[in-house]
Amino acid sequence: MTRTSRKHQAKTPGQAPQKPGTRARIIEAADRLFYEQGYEHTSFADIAGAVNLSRGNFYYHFKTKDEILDAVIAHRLTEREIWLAEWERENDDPVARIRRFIDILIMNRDKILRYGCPLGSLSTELTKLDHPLQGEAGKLFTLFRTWLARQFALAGQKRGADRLAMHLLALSQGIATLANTFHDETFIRREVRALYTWLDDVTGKGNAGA
Amino acid sequence: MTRTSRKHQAKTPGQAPQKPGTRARIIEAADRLFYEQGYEHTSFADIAGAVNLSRGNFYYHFKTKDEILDAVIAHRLTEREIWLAEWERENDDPVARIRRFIDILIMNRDKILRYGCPLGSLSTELTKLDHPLQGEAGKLFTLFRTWLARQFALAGQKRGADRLAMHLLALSQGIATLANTFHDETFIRREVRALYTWLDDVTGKGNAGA
DNA sequence: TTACGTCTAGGACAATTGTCCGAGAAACCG
DNA sequence: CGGTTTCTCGGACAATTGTCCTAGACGTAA
Repeated sequence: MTRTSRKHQAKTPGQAPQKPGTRARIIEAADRLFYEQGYEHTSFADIAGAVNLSRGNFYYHFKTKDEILDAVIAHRLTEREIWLAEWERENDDPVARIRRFIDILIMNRDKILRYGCPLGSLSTELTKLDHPLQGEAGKLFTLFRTWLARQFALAGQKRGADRLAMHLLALSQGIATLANTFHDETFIRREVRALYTWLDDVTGKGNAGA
Repeated sequence: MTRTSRKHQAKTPGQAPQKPGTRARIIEAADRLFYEQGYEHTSFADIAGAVNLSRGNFYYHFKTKDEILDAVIAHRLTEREIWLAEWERENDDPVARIRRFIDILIMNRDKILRYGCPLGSLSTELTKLDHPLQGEAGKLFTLFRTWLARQFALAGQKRGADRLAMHLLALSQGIATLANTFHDETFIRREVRALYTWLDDVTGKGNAGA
């Protein structure tokens, strides 16, 4: 992950980040706007307006737009890592953990209906822009991929763990995209139910599949 | 579908479209560029350059960028309608027809790896732009949705025809997105094989499921 | 107070955007 | 041939873009 270094960082090292609020507020606003409007379609002025800053001041915190994107991706990564850690702490059963992943579709259904999947839409956009941070955005998927594969392995599916993880990722991704296109919440709920049964099937609930 | 009217159309009605080549070439170039680079990221200058026209001349054929997009979507629609008609003509078996749909993932794998799904990425982008032609782009999905549902119904799955169609659409969509993100052709082939067996299962090959 | 590092505002800058015009070439028809 | 429509060119236009600079406000420490 490329580090988004603060501009005038560490003149006096070991010191707490000065004015810690502003930078975080910028990243959060950019995160939301990139999701809702897309990366390219979101301008410096949009973000500056969202946090009530002048465009000029903006440059003090981030020199380029790519730098903001990099920070946003890093922010999303740590956020998701926290989710995964929580799910592991809350549940010992790997199947229950995977169910928590599936539940994202339900919990975020309103935003999904309006803006689609935050990971997929960003990755797709960066691909089309041929943007150098494509790989960074891909790490968001890799994070879930390896975590899901680990859970599948714990559930006894050592052999096809990564295969199952990718399948689940793909289907979730497609569900979000189609739900967004058709603005159909019922579709999400139906597919989530189907995913639950699929999960029980492949993890061998009742017929010991390892 | 909103009609993309030619500018100086039908001064003398019933006459063949003047200079039929240019307009079609513009639409084809825009179609390709919108797929490869995205709609917003493709400029008038890009399209004009691709067909060796001056930007000024461009305005003669299309007054706004949205007009081009509308024409491109209409073009994609008729193109896909032709596909579907061909698949129906080539095969009497609805299951074999559905397999032809799945085969798109294989036949277009190179472009999918590089640019993702043309339908999904466009629909997602227009959503984020809050573009008035979102609905038009959605018709591309609707076209496949109703056609697939009809084939599933013909295959004996009257009850869950639309459900199966949507599921297949979603999975195809997700496969394209993830294959694009990870640039993984093996993943496409593996998921297509899985789709083949799924198709046989749900259409009751060997165990009469109606 | 003075001095300094941190933060901010406002605007300049070149480049690109979508849009639009007017002059003229090319093609067709009488 | 002349006349009219169809098409093309080059450039103008205002607006917006990402980027960057400078002057100054704010706070803290000596």
